[in-house]
Amino acid sequence: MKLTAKGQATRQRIIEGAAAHLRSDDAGGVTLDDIRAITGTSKGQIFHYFPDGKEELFLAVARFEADRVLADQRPHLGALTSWTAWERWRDAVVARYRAQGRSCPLGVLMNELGGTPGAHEVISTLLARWQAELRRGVLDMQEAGLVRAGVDADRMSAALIAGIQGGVQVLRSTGSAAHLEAVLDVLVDHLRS
Amino acid sequence: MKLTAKGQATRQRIIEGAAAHLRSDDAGGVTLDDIRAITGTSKGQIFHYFPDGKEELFLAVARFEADRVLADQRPHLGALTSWTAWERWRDAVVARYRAQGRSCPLGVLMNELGGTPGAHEVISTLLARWQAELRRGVLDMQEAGLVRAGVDADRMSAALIAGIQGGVQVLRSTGSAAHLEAVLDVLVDHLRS
DNA sequence: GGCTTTCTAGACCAGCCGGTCCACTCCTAC
DNA sequence: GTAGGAGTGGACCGGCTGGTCTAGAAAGCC
Repeated sequence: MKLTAKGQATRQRIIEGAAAHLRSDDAGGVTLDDIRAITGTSKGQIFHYFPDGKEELFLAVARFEADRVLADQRPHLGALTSWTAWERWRDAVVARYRAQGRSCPLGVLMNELGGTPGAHEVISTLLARWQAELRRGVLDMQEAGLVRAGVDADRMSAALIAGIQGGVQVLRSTGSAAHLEAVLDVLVDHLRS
Repeated sequence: MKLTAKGQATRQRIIEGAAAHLRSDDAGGVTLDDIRAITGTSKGQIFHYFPDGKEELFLAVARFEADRVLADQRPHLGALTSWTAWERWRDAVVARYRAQGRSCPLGVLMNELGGTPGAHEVISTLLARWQAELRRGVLDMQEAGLVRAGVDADRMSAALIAGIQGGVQVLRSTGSAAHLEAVLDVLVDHLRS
């Protein structure tokens, strides 16, 4: 399929409009017609730009949102080379998800996409990239002598990923970021000890 | 509504049948008709025992499943008074969720129930009870002098809850229990240090 | 300027699914 | 045994939703 500049713009508008809607509170059970209305497009356009329909569109939105997750942690995530950097990063993560509140675009997308392989792939890729950056951070701290060498960077970064995911999930259920803060604090403390 | 013994049995059969189906692999997008077929009942019965329909039924199933979550951690969860008890508990949690694999009954139910207040309440209650038992365990260890007094039992138990939730979520996405094991190991290590 | 391709629009369709309704059976109390 | 309520069965309905199709407007290309 060839896309003119105009076409590109429309396609992008659909993705970003859908993403924006998912970030709103009442995102449960999004329908193609919702997206159509929000983005000011027509059924024809949606299927023109996403021939495989819902799944293809939602997958595109998921990728878009996944990129945002990491982008929102910049620049801290990329340079975890001091304790202040770690603190800043921790605060950025907490702030991001606190702002997001109970809504969770990627969560909704995963529901909607069910267990399609593509969906798992998007999440897996995101988690892998995220963890790799955290791992790099742990290693950097070790090389700088700020973290004792006995710490297993792989295990530590995996624990951080799990902790964040769980903290966010609890935040979605209870509306409180206490768990997210607790797990990050404990894990960073552990790193520090 | 009056329920005879037979009625009770049928109602329970519906709940347990639905729960069993949710524990299977292809549980995404469960429909009342699925449950009707699996439990060998009729539309009439479902609405007879759950007048509010889907939401009421799924909420009942969610409560049933939530109880199972804690039950599956017995007896360890109730007596975390030694390091071996903690290890056993950790192993029980990992084993339970590893066996559960990618499917997650409560997760599916939460999807289906959307953000209804009842759904959040079930999850919140489960997490609160779970965390209270872990907190008790930490305190017991401190009273026995096995954990240093400086550890904040509230924060530690919150971190464990978040870690488990996240580990399970990653397990659902990637199929690997590595993150769950990592976060539990790191957190228990931290407790031990 | 005319031909082709892309872009936009919205009517329309078919299947699914939660929920209603009524008819029938079975149990129990008196 | 009979009346009334509980239990059971399944036809039926209405709305929603993903997806199709046709057809016209706009834009690129020579």
